[in-house]
Amino acid sequence: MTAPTLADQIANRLRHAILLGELAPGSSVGERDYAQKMGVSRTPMREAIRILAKEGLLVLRPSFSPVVADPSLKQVEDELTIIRALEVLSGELACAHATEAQIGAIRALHERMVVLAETEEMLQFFETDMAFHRAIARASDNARLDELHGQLLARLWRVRFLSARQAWDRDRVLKQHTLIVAGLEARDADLVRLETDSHIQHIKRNIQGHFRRESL
Amino acid sequence: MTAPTLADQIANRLRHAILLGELAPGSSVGERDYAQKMGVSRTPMREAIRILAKEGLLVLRPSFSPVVADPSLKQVEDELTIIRALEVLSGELACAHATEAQIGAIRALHERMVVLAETEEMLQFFETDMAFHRAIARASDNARLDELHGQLLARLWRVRFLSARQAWDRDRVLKQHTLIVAGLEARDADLVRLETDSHIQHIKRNIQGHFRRESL
DNA sequence: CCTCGCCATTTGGTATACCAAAAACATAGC
DNA sequence: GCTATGTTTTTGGTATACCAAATGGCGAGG
Repeated sequence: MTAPTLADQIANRLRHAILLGELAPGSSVGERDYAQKMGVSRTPMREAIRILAKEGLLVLRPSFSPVVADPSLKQVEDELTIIRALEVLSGELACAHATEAQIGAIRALHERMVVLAETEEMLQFFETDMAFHRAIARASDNARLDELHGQLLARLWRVRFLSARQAWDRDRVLKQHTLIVAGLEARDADLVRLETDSHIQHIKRNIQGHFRRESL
Repeated sequence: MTAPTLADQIANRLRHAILLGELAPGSSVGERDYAQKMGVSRTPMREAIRILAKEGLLVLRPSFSPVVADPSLKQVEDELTIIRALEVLSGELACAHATEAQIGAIRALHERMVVLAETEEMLQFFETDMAFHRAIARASDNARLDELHGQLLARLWRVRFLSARQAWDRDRVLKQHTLIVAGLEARDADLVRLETDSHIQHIKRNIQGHFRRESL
């Protein structure tokens, strides 16, 4: 039973489809439909749906088929507010508890981003960005914080990806990441806190701009 | 389908049993056993187990029956660290966004605690304490924050209940709550942040003491 | 007496059949 | 032509049967 359960596999496939936009927000995901569509029975599909619902990618409504979540700007802002608090906390804790190896890994991810920024590998750049922040959370030596942070990031994956398409933003991201890495290496909690906070604030503004643009 | 599903009902019953200590940490909760024990089939029981697992009250292990969680001191501390960050954030946001009615409700809960402190209604005192903190989170005008905070509190319900049995602690709790209420009414984010932080730190020390006492 | 391996039992995972409620549609009455 | 109502269909919820894997006991062999 070490193999991932069918429900997990399906959840993963569905998650990918949702994040990549193959399943548009608002699409309904009926148990029967998708169970057949993916060649499994309703039981694991049902479980997969519950998993994604808990993650916030699907919303369940009584008497209706589950629907791909379509978060409002306020919801995204609220979530980012929480992420900001958790990342600031992660940074502080990482300054105190991170091993040198962990900080090295963070720096490595940062340097990978610098390289990727030159190319047109948008997706890889973005995923490395996510990995960078995940690595900081992991270095907090607080497993639950890491887990929670991952959940929140996952939920915002798509909207962040869409809003991060502006290439002009990359320089700012890299500059801020540089400062965060420097802060971690110097174990300077104040610097990390400050830069992390500002970093997320900028992301929030970016997303606000994305929503504004989208609602034309 | 407005009625709560069987799975939810069972999850609630199990949750109660766990929090009240009727199901000792470490007890195994087999699907078949408990499905029969509670007079339902495996399907809703299975779902209930997943729900409680997501909440952290049960832990799932491949090839084994689920088991009632038995968090280590470090895990509890880690969780409290997160709760502290979220409650501080809640307090700040509440200062900015809470309606007068919400602050009134918070004060009312506080005053109810003052009354209950005189009696021996330990459980009610404790539940009002939880409600007090939940109310602040609700006043943050950030639904997701409220939800997350509730989840984290729920997970620590039992250990906090056990560690809060010391009556000598009530005065300190009430005093700190008084300051927090004052801070909210004055919309003084700094005061709220400070007192909330200190409040949770004290709770953490209490729990540390509880663990020390327990491990005799 | 100890150890290694096999088998039975128990576990969770999956498929499927059935049910009740609610939504959608069509039809009849106004 | 519109509304109200009854029927049909689709939905999720539940029960149950079956499967494969892992555990733990039991027995044979050392």
